[in-house]
Amino acid sequence: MVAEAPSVFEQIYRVVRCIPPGRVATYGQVARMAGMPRGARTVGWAMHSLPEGTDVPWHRVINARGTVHGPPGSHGALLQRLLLEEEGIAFDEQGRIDLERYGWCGLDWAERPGR
DNA sequence: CGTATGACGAGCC
DNA sequence: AGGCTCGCCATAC
Repeated sequence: MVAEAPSVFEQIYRVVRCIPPGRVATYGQVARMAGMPRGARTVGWAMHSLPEGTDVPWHRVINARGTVHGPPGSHGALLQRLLLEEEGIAFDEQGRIDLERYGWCGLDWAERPGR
């Protein structure tokens, strides 16, 4: 085919879409799977560029601290927390997620030849 | 082509 | 313990 758009955005979206429900991944983790071990910022930029009706579970993408972007009370932050709680993700008193528990287990997604 | 930005990460003070 | 700066990568202007 010809519609081959090697945009990192699409690559990132693809990875995010692979995040199973009830699981969360960090920007660095997604970036790493997308082929950019240091492109965490790029992932954030990709999420920022996401449209509203996107099929990308952006809410499952959080920072390495297990927190969401922006100050608590923001529309996006609140929505993200709501969506995650609905998937079974538990938030800490400080609004943090236990990456050790909910962190995405997608270990070999970056090296999986059949995926 | 060069500069500035951005929903990050890790290190340093 | 908390806050700030630098580094990295890609996009937008």
